[in-house]
Amino acid sequence: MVTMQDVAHRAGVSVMTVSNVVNDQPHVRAATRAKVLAAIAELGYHVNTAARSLRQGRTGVIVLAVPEIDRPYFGLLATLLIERAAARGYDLVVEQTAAARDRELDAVARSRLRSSDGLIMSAVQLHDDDVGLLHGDFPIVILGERSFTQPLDHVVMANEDGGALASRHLAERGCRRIAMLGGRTGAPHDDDLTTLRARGFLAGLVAAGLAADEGLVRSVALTFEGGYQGTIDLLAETDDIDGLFCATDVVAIGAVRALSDRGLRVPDDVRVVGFDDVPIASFLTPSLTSIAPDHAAMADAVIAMIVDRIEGSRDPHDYRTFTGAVRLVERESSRA
Amino acid sequence: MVTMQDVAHRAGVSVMTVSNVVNDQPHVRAATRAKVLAAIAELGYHVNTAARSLRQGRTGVIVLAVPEIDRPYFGLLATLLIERAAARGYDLVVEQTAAARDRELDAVARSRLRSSDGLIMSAVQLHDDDVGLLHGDFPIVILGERSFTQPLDHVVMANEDGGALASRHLAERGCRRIAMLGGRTGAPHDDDLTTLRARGFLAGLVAAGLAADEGLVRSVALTFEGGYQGTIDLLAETDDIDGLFCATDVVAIGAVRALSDRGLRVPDDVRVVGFDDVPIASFLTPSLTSIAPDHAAMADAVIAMIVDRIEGSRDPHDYRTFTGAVRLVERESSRA
DNA sequence: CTGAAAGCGCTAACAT
DNA sequence: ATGTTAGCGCTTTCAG
Repeated sequence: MVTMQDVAHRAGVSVMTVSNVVNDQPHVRAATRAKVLAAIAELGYHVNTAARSLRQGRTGVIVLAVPEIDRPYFGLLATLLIERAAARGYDLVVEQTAAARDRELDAVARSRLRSSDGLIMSAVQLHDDDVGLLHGDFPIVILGERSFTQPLDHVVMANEDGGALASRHLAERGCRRIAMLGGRTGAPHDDDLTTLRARGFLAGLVAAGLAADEGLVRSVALTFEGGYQGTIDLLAETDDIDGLFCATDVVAIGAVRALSDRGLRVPDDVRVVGFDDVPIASFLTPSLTSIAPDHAAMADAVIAMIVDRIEGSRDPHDYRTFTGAVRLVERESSRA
Repeated sequence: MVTMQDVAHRAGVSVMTVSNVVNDQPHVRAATRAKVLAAIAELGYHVNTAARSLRQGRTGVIVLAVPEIDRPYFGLLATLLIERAAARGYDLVVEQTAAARDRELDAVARSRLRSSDGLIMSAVQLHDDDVGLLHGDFPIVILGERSFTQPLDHVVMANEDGGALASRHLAERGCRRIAMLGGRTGAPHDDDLTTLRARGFLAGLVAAGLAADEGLVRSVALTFEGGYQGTIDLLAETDDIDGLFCATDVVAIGAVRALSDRGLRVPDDVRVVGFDDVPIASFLTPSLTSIAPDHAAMADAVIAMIVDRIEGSRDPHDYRTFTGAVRLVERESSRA
């Protein structure tokens, strides 16, 4: 391994001068800098980041903990965050929690995460009580829906608005029996994504003058399979559905497939609206109407929050929540 | 910050004992261990991984450099690799290279990557000449197709076999004018994925007794848009295509959409085969016939190669290539 | 503008 | 079974 010492010897200067060159410090003569850079190139030197981190007490790394990156939404999210983190001089490391509560806790406690400067946590299973663990001096931003009574930096999207947009849109397109897949009712004090989107969905129905039938809101796994099986089950019980709101695009894709397998045409027999507006939505047949969150604004907010926190440019007791706007993008799956 | 010193004081032992407890070393009495663990919990101690890395000369981190994780194939890949790396005691860090050659080179040279124990590189733009940079003592495994004359650890899939499976399958289903999207011809010495799949595709046509028309092999961006536009362009020139092989499922999804926009039915008018067998394939309408690589076996091979290399359990001059098998999964897009 | 010294927190090697 | 010492490679601090 080549060290700064080696470079210093080769260039005939001290280690400090090498360090100054490596870190672009101003007070180095051009000639000296050139000598050092030549020595670095000749020896193939690379700074040892472990040593640098140990000395500086910072790593330049932010961890993003998500349930699985193998989901269109998280892939998109990670892409945006990596780009923005890089712009602020940080590397982003992706950690998978598999949506398990202990893995999420682990993510907070794990040494490697502690060996980063901050944590962006897409927490789907953490409880309010767990959040105590998130406290202390370590910079953490929660991304996504949970009801936390504790003060926290938090970035969410307008889930209720999105749900309401979906049901009102379907009602406007003439639907009268509208179901929701991937929604949860009966947990008034829990504010996870499925509850919030369901709440907005029901409110939208009422606003459109339709009955808010909680029996038509079904909780399913937010996967292709969940959407597929949920639709099959729903159709087995009620055969007169003419509108379907799915809590995520992935669920919607499974649902559309199930509708087609049951001989129902989209949008002619059943109109469908998804949520997330993942890139594939416009290439499906039929293309998928979806609630589009402002991913870019949310990514900006997340990075700004965590970096400002890391760099100490924010009041330690000032916690913020940013809510990303949503809009409805109409495509064929709900068109007249 | 809490250090081992602090824990040692609190527990009334030496730092070495704390270190031994933290690292699960055997020679610690149960009572001592309990005292130490209690002190750790009380103080909220976490090992400083920078210090550990500096001391040990290893980081426990493997970097996976991919063009973009926001693509189904790479998402799937990352998920599998993360799991297997963890099983061998390594964390996997995902780095995006945006499929740019300088970014890929950068990925090799960058200090943070040098601050990992090894690099898994899904290299789409590196040239043979660049590979010199990959050499030296640093453990690197190349994942995916490039023609390298230099000795390297390399994991690929049977791309030519896959291409041949696709064209023979389409021929068996009665297609006579079969095109390929996302293939490249005329670069006999380049062995990237698009060239290999095209080569196999043409060979399969010949094997099936059909003419191998290179004019029907089109190079397109391996994206939804690439597949869409490529199909539109193709149909503008030739209107009698009855079979279409796409170099990736993503391209196929764009292509199916374009066919539908041009009033052609899949599979009735045009049969379509993709490549990668991404999870969404079976939920599309029509579901997508695809060449399915043995992702799991490839992930196993990659991790085994890199970890064995890192841990020095392989001859430094013994470089290997692993080729993952492929099979055809027939679904509606090509069914009779 | 450049250099010398100290020490970040941890663990390998060697005591005891 | 536990303790002592040294030093990993770097940068902060202070001198020149």
